[in-house]
Amino acid sequence: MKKVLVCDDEIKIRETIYDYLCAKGFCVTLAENGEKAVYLASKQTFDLIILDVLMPGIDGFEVCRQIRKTSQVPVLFLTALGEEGDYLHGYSSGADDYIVKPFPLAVLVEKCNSIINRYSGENMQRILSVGEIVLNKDKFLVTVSGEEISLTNKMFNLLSLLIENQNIILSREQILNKVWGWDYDGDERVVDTHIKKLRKALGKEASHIHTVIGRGYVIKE
Amino acid sequence: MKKVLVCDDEIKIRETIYDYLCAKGFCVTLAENGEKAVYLASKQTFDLIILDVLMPGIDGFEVCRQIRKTSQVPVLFLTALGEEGDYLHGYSSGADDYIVKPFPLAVLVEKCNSIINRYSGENMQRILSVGEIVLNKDKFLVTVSGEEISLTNKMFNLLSLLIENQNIILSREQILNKVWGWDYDGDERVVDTHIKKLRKALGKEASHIHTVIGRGYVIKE
DNA sequence: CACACTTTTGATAAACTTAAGATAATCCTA
DNA sequence: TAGGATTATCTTAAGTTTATCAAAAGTGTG
Repeated sequence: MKKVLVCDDEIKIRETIYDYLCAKGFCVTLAENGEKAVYLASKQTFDLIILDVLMPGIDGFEVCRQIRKTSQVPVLFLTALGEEGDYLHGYSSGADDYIVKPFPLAVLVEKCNSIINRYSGENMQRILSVGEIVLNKDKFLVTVSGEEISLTNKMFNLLSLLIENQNIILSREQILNKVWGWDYDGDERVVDTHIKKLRKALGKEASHIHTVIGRGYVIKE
Repeated sequence: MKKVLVCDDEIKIRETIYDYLCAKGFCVTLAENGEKAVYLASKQTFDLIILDVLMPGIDGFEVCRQIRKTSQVPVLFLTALGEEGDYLHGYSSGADDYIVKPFPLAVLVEKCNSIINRYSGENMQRILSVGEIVLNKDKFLVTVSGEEISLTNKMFNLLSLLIENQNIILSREQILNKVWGWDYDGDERVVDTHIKKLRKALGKEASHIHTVIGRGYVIKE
């Protein structure tokens, strides 16, 4: 259950977002002004903070700056049309995003999910897993249903990459860049071959690896 | 190489801008009046359009309005002191900007670059929606009323294009250019077929896609 | 209302992608 | 550097997606 802090001065927006995000399975905390948001963010840890940019008192950007002194939590700004410009003038860290009001709630949810996934997947877990597959990056070890399997280097790196980006479709190009290096200039089809071998090695758990025609590969839970 | 269309009735200004922008690596096209600008904008795609506000015949704002019927290209207005007021009265989309004459050419280039950067590629919204349709460009995922639907590549790109240009009528030619690439030389009717499949895939939400006889297709909220 | 024109539809053919197997090249280590 | 393991390339076959075509349905105009 992901914890989200929502800060907006308008009660109607606050409550709408509250209801909708709760319904979608988030654990939501509300703040009606910037000070409260900064306070709450200092006391608890959230997976995501949603800030209205335009608020009386300290505005969203300032709240973000305050929070950033103690945390790298991703921030989603709610902006009015035309304010994106300011956003782009560098208040943001790479983790942040914005959404222009008015927005459909479904888009808000989609954004929350993708931001949270993006920046929780990246936190350098050393032991990763999907289904019955467990991958230990320190020991260079992979087990399937508890049974150790042996993978070659490339296969191991490929599997790591897929699992680190689970649910995200990776193109052959992206895979080539990360696993083979940017300077690789051979046939793109190497990836296919390695996927094939990986599938074979994973046995029944291979079903987690999906090929998406025209786009690449994904691994899913 | 970024393509810029410059429209100003004064030959001196036109040529000065032409020389300078060319020297700075832009690909510049000139128009000496509003009609020509509208015509050119309808025939080619530009990364940026620079319009003098005050021109004999149709003025810059009107040119912008015309162009906006078929494109979301960012517009930079050249205004005289005092005209900004009009600009601020809402002729602009979020993409636009203005610059007050006289201006140093270096400032013009700065503006051009920042506008083009801001509105190209990476800063585009990655999650789009129309009605109950939500499209996630990162995950290549489309949901209709929360239900995930599966689209082929072409269908996905077509839907993206439509939604990115919502409320703008796209001709088959424009669609072909963006989705199939400028070098596609097959039957124009492919578009129809793909629209058909898209409609089928979208179910009830297909009603957002309108066909405009003799013109093309639009998606509307 | 009829005509000319545009779009939709469904069927079918063509083009493209991927999987798999086999083989060649490369890398690594003893 | 020989030998085994790993990695890359190639070919073919199967499966999807995309393009084309022609008939049917729809639209707008005089």
